[in-house]
Amino acid sequence: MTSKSATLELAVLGLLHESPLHGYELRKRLNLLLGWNRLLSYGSLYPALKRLLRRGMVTEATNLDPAVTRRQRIVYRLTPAGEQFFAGRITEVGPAAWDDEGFTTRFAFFSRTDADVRLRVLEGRRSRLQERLDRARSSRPPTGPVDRYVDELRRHSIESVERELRWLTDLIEAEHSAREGPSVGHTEPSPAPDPPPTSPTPDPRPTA
Amino acid sequence: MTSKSATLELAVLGLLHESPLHGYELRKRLNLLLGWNRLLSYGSLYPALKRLLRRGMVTEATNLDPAVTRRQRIVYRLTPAGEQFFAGRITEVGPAAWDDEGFTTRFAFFSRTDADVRLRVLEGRRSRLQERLDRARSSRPPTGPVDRYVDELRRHSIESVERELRWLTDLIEAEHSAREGPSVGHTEPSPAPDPPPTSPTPDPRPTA
DNA sequence: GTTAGCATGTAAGGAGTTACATGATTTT
DNA sequence: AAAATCATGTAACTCCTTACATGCTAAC
Repeated sequence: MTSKSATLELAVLGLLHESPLHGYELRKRLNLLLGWNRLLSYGSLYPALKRLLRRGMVTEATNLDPAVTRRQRIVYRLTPAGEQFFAGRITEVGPAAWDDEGFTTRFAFFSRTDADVRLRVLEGRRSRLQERLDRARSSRPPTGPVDRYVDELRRHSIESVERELRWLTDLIEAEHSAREGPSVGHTEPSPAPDPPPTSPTPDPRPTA
Repeated sequence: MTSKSATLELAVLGLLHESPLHGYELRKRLNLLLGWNRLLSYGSLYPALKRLLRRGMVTEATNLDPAVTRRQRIVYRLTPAGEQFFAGRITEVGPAAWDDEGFTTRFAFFSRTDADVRLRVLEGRRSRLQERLDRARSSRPPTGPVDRYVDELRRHSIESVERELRWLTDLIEAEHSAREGPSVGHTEPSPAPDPPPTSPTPDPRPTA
């Protein structure tokens, strides 16, 4: 259930949602869209496509459009089943949506996600990062003298997380105001006392 | 060779270099030291320890020190072979040393690395990130209107890379000056102090 | 023509995660 | 006593990466 690497498949379906594509092109777009550390290899993309095919999420069709190119390719197209599956997954709120890759993928397709799901994903991600920050901050090595480089690493990674937290907070705020005040000028006096500095942060509930 | 996941083993050896440890403790320290996205699971740590044991890099010893705790644990200790192996790996400069995990691990043990190796690792990492940045910058989706969220994601990840690039550049500069001027005043007249425009790849020039 | 890039795969091998199992010790 | 946390594993499953293999087409 919720295998972690459904991420790749989810991203593939998401891209195919916009238009049918062939593997080679798909790979390029995935590498851009998700800024994964390493480039996606064919050795993982093609098998993934085959898996999706077997499950009826996509259909294969050899290119029959010499008007555009004479080059032969296998074009993948999203099926209704695939569309439905995608919609379900993208809507799911849970751990899979908050880890690095999962979150990025969800975020990339936010335009097709309901506002409340967006908010829960953003908040879930935020609390996940907050935990990471708290853990990092509380790391005081009992061993005497601190290593210069270890310390530098620590500092930098703490700052990185803090930066991402600010980003998320801004996004969440933007989502809130977009929801309440698309027609600015009369809205209620903002009952939002929210962002408490450090918190265990209430998590939206895990996967169903 | 140079299997990519030698990273975990390398980190384990590095920690054991400081003092013998048992698995449970090792896991905690690894989770702090390397800020990996996910917490390291026992399911990968213990097998890794067994592998190292089989290869003679470490020795196992049941705790015999009731003075400290009555709790039974299996303490791992670095062998000379392990020490040698570690020294070799940490010195290796190459792709494995500049991807996300590999770099972090190398960096964490920089105190025990020669200055010139440090420099090459830092520079290798920098050019790797520069490539990533260039790729990200040149991503102009041919499809008409840009998606708001995709765009936001792109912006944020570009800025993240730029930030890390600046960090690396500062570190490299610091390494240079530490090398030339710890005892300022007498050695060679310091030929050409030109840190900025010197790199394998186009220079990190954030915020074009 | 020859090179470079497009395009699609497969096989071997290694690794990590989750979930499952168990039991001691310390704290409440 | 119960609960929490320390402590060590194993098994199934899935997946990814690397390296290998092939062939077409566009450009030089």
